[in-house]
Amino acid sequence: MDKFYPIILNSRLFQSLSIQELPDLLKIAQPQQRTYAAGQRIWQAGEQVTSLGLVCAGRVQIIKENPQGDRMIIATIDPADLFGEAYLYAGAKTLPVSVDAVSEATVLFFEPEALLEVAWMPEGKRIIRNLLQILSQKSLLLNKKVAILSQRKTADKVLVYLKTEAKRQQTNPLKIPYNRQEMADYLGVERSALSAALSDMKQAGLLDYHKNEFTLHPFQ
Amino acid sequence: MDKFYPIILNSRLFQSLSIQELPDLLKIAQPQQRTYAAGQRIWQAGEQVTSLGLVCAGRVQIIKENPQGDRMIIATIDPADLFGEAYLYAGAKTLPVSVDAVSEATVLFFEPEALLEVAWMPEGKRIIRNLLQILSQKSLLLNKKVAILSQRKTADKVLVYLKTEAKRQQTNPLKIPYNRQEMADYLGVERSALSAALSDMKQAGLLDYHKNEFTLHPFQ
DNA sequence: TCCTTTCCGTTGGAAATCCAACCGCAAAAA
DNA sequence: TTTTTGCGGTTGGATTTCCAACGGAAAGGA
Repeated sequence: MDKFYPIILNSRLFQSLSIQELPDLLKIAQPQQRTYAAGQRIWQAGEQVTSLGLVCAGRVQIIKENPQGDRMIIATIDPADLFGEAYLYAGAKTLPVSVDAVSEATVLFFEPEALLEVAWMPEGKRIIRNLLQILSQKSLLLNKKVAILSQRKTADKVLVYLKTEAKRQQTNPLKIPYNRQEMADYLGVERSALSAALSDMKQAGLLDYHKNEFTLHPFQ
Repeated sequence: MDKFYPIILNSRLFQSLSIQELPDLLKIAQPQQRTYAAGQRIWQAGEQVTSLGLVCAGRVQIIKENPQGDRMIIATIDPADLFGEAYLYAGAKTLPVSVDAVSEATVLFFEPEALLEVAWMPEGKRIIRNLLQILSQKSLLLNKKVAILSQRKTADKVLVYLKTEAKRQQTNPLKIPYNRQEMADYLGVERSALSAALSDMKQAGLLDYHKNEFTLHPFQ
């Protein structure tokens, strides 16, 4: 497991810890290390899980499958990223999504009881705090998304999204991490409707944009 | 503060603790007790807060105000309920909503550093675990809401909502805690559109309902 | 260079929702 | 009892989005 120490320290769960503190903490937390072949299923939708996954090598994806068999990629998890964090302490809840290894992947699984034990160590506090921060920021992110999706009209979704992004990034003009299709997916609308709304708003002088760089104009 | 002990023990943060353990834990966590007059503002949208509120007496409301001055009630917080839990450990983030006391209200405010100190006590572990559970379940709840709001058509929103509710409640027929208007607000559609979709689906044999009691029919 | 691919804006008809209004029923109030 | 109020279903025109398709511009590959 030693060779993954740099990756582990890079994760949001272990950030701001030193490599000297890590072995003792891992001895307490006792994560299970598992390796999966490319394409292998890690978690199946419908299972009840209460563990947190830390990807040490390879790449895994969160997949939503509907009864018709369509596969939709919800998220891609790279080394040092986490998954399942909301299920660790929520009690046994059924997963609405599946998790697949897209390449050969090594994952560390943490269990709720053992992970809490690290709080007895002075440096363990840091881990608990990191975990609380991860969950809090996840809630705020989802809250933001709900605020966007609650808007009935495409133009309003765009404005709510760009305004919160501008506040978060503290820049104007601002760059967003999506192309048009991805932005439309995030806002929950068709790409054509998004493009149409954007050109209407540019016409109306509300904003300006080129590609993924947007400028919000003040006043209404 | 003693007279609020039963309320505090009833909160999700302190649940499954005994009244004997409480005084020592509160001495460490050092919450600030504040009392507000009816109508008084507790937090103003735009402020940066990093504390958790526990309502001990009275009632407070989460309010969303738009530039035009319309007030929208996001949530009503009764004694033993919490607010601000997602802001405690998220770093200083600006509030998108305001919090008002609707009646004379007494609130305990916990700060992030002091609250973490309770983890040194054996019973303090329970509090940390409760907090992790609160944040996790909040994320799952928001996830569910995003799944609903992401549906483009009213009928699909209804189906996603009822199916997850049926799974959660483990009952069919199931009762929901909303009337039509509240259900429409939750799903992000007009009440008329919801009523129309519901009667279409009843016509099609997908489900049955009277008032707020719904029966899902299997097969498609 | 040419060809292929990707991205983005546009368009038009079909479909769905919004919005305001009206109605009937049932529970609550007088 | 009668009256009032709240809730839920329905309706129709205006508005908006969806959906599929097309075309141009830019980037990448052969």
